[in-house]
Order: sequence, then C-alpha cells, then structure tokens
Amino acid sequence: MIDINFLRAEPEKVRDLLKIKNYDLKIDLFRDIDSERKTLQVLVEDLKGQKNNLSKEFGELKKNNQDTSELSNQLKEIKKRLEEKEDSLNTILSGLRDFLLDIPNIPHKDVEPGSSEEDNKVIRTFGDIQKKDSIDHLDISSDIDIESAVKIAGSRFAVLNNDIAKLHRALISFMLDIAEKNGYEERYVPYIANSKSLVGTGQLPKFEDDLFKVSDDLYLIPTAEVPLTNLFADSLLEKDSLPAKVTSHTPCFRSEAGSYGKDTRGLIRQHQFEKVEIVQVVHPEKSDEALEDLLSNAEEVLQLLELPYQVVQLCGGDLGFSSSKTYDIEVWLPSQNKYREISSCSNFTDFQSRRSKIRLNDDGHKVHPHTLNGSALAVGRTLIALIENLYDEKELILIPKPLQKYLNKEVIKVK
RNA sequence: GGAGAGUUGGCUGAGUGGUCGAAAGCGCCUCCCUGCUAAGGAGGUAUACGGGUAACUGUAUCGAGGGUUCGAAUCCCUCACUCUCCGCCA
Repeated sequence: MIDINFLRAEPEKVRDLLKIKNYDLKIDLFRDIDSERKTLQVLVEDLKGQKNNLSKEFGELKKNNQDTSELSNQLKEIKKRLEEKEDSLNTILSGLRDFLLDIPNIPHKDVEPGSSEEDNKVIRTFGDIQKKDSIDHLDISSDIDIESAVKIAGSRFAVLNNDIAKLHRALISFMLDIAEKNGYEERYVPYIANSKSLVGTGQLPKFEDDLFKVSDDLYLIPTAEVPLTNLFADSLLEKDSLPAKVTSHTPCFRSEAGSYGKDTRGLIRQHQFEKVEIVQVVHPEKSDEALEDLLSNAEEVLQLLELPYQVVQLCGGDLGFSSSKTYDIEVWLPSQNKYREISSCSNFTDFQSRRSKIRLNDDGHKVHPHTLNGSALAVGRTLIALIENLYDEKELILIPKPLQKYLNKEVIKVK
C-alpha cells in the first residue's frame, strides 16, 4: 500500500510515477472519495462526541434522581442520525481501502520505462554458453515422469524418479546451506496462508485467480515470501534486530491461470514447484544496498553450480505489483536457446510493511521498514538447467563439485 | 471431537456497568542527587485515524464481530486463538 499522505499531498506526482508501471491512477476519483470521507468522518465523530457528552449528563441526572426524558429523546435523535451517517462513512471507507489496495507500489528512481520483457536491461552475464539447441530435459532423462503426474493430478505436475528426485532434494539442501552461510536463518513455515497474510504481501485482493484456494479464507502459498514476510506482520521491530534475514524451502502453488499454451512442455511451468526463498527486512535507508546483497546471494548459487546466467533489471512495465525494483536472474537453457527466469529479487520498500503492519522503532520514530525477497533459487528450474547444461551428450549428467557431497555422486546416468 | 480456563498498553499484570485510555511494576525518556559502569528521588512515556498554521483538540481501540444499555474492558451471543484435562491421532 502506498502512503495515503503522499497521495494526498502530491497526487499528480504519484500518478506520473505510476505511469511508468502502466497504471492509470484516477486522481479525481481519489479526491472525491477522500473529501467525502473527510466530511462524513468529521460529522460522525462530532455526533459521537455529542452522544458521549449527553450520556455522561444522563448518568449525572440519574444519580441525582432527576428527570431524564428530555435527554433521552435527544439521544434517540442523535443515535438515529449517527446510524445513517456511520453507514455511509463505512461504505466510503471500504471503497477507499479497495482503491488503495489496488494501487501498485511506486517504482524506484532507477527503473526505466518499458512495456514488457523486451525492454528489460541486461546488467551482467556469468559463464559461457557452451551448448545450443540441445535436447530438452524430458528427452535427456526418463526419470521425469509427466504421464504419471497427469494421471494423479492433471497437467502441469511432475513425478521425479530415483536419481533425478535425489538431485532435486540435494539442490534444496545445497541452497539452504548457502543461504545459511550468507546469514539467513532457516524457517519451516505453513504452506497455507490466510487472506490477511496474502493481502499483506500483495497477492490479494488483486490476484486471487493466480492462487489455489483451499477453504473459505485459506490459500496454498504461491511463494515462501508470503509466510516469511508475514512472520514480521503486526510487529514493532527494534532497530538492532535489523537486518532480519530469513530463508525457507517450500513448495509453491500457482494456478497459472492465463498461461494456457505457454511453457506446456516439461518442468518449466508447474502448478507445484519447490523454491528456496530468501527474505530481508531492513531499515528504510538500507534497502538499495540490501537488494544488491540479496541478488548476489541468489547469484552465488548459480555460480557454484557453474550455470551460465544473466541478470536483468525489469523495466517499469514488467515490474510486479508490489515491487519498486526487481532484478531477474535468468539461467541459460540450451534446449530453448535462451535465458529463462530462475530467480526474481525485489525491493518492496515500505509497500508490504505498510500492508502487513510491520513497523520499526527508529530511535523513537515509528517507521515502516523495507522488505525484500528473492528466490535462491527456484529448484525445478535449477534442475532443468543442470540437466540440460551439464548433460555430456552421452548418458551422463556431470554434477558440479559443490553439489556432489549432497548427492554422494559425481555423475548421474540417464535414459 | 468433549469439558474447563483465558486473550487488557513495548512487556508483566490489576480492573465485573459511568469518575477507565485504563492501577501497579518492568522497560524507555528527561531532570535532580551521587565522582564513578550501582543505588535513590521527581516528572514524563500507548496506538491509529481525523480537525486546526499552531497551542490544542475530536473519535476509535482492553482478541474479532454482533447484541443489551442513555452509557460496556466489565453483561449476553457468535467466531478465532492460547492453556489444562479427556478422546483421537502422525
């Protein structure tokens, strides 16, 4: 949620800043709602004040055994008006809330305009692209079993067998250990979250269609960002507890509504996938450097695995709803002959902390700290990248040295 | 699933219909005293949202939501959560 006071003070500025994100802020609508809110709020609070005062008088009269009938009538009158006006106020307030919850985060000053992925800027690359046009992971290993998954749950799921399942599991431990080495505390968290948490991190109310709903108010998490960030919800953090750095491995569940026909083959886009997420909560002045730090933590995983990748900075049009600045890490996939997203590292500034009521005691001033997160990394896509990049074209996948001890193997035989 | 107890400010914890935004303690801040990493004394110290240039001031908040009442932290109902016991269970 953006700061309503900023919006009140400089609506044109906010509107212009959001244009870069292709969001059309309705300033006039906001002004109308907010001024009606103000009128009604002043009126309602005044009526309540009158009611409180008269009730006190009423008590006095009662105590002295005096006649209360006149006061009683006045009170009835006020209560009637109050009820009406309060209803109107509540309607306005919930409208205002909906309006505010719909507004995306303001992009960072570094963010450049652009309408889509095409306009993202490559920041750096790592490693050499060794192979092109090779066969894809499904053709390399028959231990990725899509058909069985279809039988169990339908499309966009997978069953992994034997060494591929173990490699998948090894990657998770490997990534968690790197995160721990980099100062993130490990957490085991719920894989289901309530709507309040999802509103806090920004998935709701706008993107309900992307989620799997399991009951009235509960959803499968689309990312560990939700539980990890909400660990801090409704709390007042002390300055010396920052930066707070946490990590978790979780499955992630995404309905992938609207992506029909996209990435239908293989593990690239699944309803369920594993991810190791890293989250930081930092002092507002430290989030720029924290994002670079977090990004480097994610890159480290790919470097150790010797997988070629590039880092891109997202342009305004490609930036997520809650993010002010995002770097994507894209790993090279030989079968697709291109780089594909394997991590997304974002600075959410105070957007999430305002929604989740995360506060920081900054020398007596209560401020909203900044939250950041990134994948380090998406496990399924890392698995694909490993298989495709490290397949020796014979029947072996060559396991990178740092990963070997997690697997107790130097190579995996395939087919 | 059954029975009971609870949920109060940054923390601990009192408060069973108005004088309660709420005792007391802890913590924190300011000052005083003390020449020494201590002790003591005085005062201050919730949050959110409004109105006002400001001093200041209004409203709301005692788990959440409803109800009773002129008036609710306090009474009633529903729900959530915590704890204890029983049952069940990985």
